[in-house]
Amino acid sequence: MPKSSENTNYRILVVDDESSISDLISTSLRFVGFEVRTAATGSEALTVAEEFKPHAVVLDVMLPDSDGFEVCRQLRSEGLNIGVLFLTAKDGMEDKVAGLTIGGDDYMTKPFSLEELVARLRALLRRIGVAEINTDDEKIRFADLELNEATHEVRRGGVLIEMSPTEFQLLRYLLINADRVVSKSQILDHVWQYDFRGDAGIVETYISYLRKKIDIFDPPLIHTVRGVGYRLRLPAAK
Amino acid sequence: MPKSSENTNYRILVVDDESSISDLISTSLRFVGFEVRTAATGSEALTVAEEFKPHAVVLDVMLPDSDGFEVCRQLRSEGLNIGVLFLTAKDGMEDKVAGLTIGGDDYMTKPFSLEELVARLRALLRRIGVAEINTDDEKIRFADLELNEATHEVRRGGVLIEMSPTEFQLLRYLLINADRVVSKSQILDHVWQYDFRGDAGIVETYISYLRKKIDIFDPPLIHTVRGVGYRLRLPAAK
DNA sequence: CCCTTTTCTCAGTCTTCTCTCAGGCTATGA
DNA sequence: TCATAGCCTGAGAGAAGACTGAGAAAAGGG
Repeated sequence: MPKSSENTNYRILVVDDESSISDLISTSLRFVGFEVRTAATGSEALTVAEEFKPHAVVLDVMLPDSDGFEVCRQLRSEGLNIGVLFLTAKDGMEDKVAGLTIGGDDYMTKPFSLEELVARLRALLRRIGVAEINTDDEKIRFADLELNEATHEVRRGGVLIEMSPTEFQLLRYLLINADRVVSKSQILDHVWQYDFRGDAGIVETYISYLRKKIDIFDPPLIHTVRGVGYRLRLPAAK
Repeated sequence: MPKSSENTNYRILVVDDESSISDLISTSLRFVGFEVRTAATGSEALTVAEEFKPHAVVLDVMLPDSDGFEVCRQLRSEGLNIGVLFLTAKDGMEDKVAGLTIGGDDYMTKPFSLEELVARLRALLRRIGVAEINTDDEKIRFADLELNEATHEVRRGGVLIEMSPTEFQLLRYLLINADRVVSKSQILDHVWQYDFRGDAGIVETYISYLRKKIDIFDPPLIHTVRGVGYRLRLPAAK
């Protein structure tokens, strides 16, 4: 089920001292096909990195022994072409991070959605030129539906469709899993922030929003699989 | 996003004893496609240069073992046609530097914005005739908007528009990334000085300034992508 | 040193988005 | 055919994000 072929052979190092977070992330990354190692401290990160030679690092800014920037600098000083995705709590710190993430790097504030983490990581790998992931100019297509990551545009049959941020992410998740059934809880886990504690009913609401935007055209692409979840598919594939 | 093809094959030597700075610069330069080496001292710089044969050097004026001018003189005495971009702290020194930069050389005071560093380096390479970068006469165009790097002029539909330095850089960054969404933090990283610790809200303010200057004309070109960032685009692309 | 320009912060206002809830609808299996 | 669980969708409150004007602080130029 994971689209392993795409990301296989890309090694990601996840550095976070909260095991709940690093477990969450590494499970998610493995699921989409990355090879993952974890580290809980800065020094451990450096040790692991030396041997593991990751293509990218997901790095918490706050570590017990040193801060993420120091770790980042040391990783870079080894001359490795490593991309870094910083994680930071939502406090004043984010500004500092913003100033320090340059080049192909990126950062996200906790809590984040796993879907976005993966999307950003892919974008990062693409940027630093390590990966030829998605050589097709950052567009995801299904039938006459097209989602462009770079411009954030969604079109159906060439017609531009406006989307809110959550709608966009939900649609991207459906597109990535085109033709496969995804459950509401899967969607919730991937599209919503990981600390979302609300009802899964919100997924229904957003599916409804999406349908009103992209399935007013024929044929409808979003199909309900009762008792299981949703599936993007062409009527022909019935 | 990296416009790598443009700068590939140009070798840049970065000389600074603060590793945080040289990391910042080298990451940034690699990102836009230069080949980069670093050195922390004057003597190391000479050693590396001999073997690396850089087209240009980014050179801190204050080095632990000697000053930048001395290094510069020795580099030149090798008979190499090397461009030098001096870096200097913001003190009285800048006047001295100004007097000593001759020929195609240039200088910048710390802290600077990475966007400007890259722009100046490109201009320098162009001047010393090493590079045929941007053969297109140093103008960036989008729709009826035109930004001239050489003269620092901006025109929309032929009408000259006055810009403050920050406005100019912001517009250039948007133009370079025309049609793609750039986030506020990306903008902050590239357009503002690397030690800026303020709020990302300043980007909104400057976007507002820009709109009042260039988007009073029709059609508006600067578009907000809520929750993500900004994007330069034509309504035709709708 | 003064005056002008530019940069940056802040707060008020507005817009859009998120999320909850409740009532109605539909498929399914007894 | 009916009961029921699952799903759909409209309405609305509140939150979040974005825009802009005003003004303080800093930088630059004469």
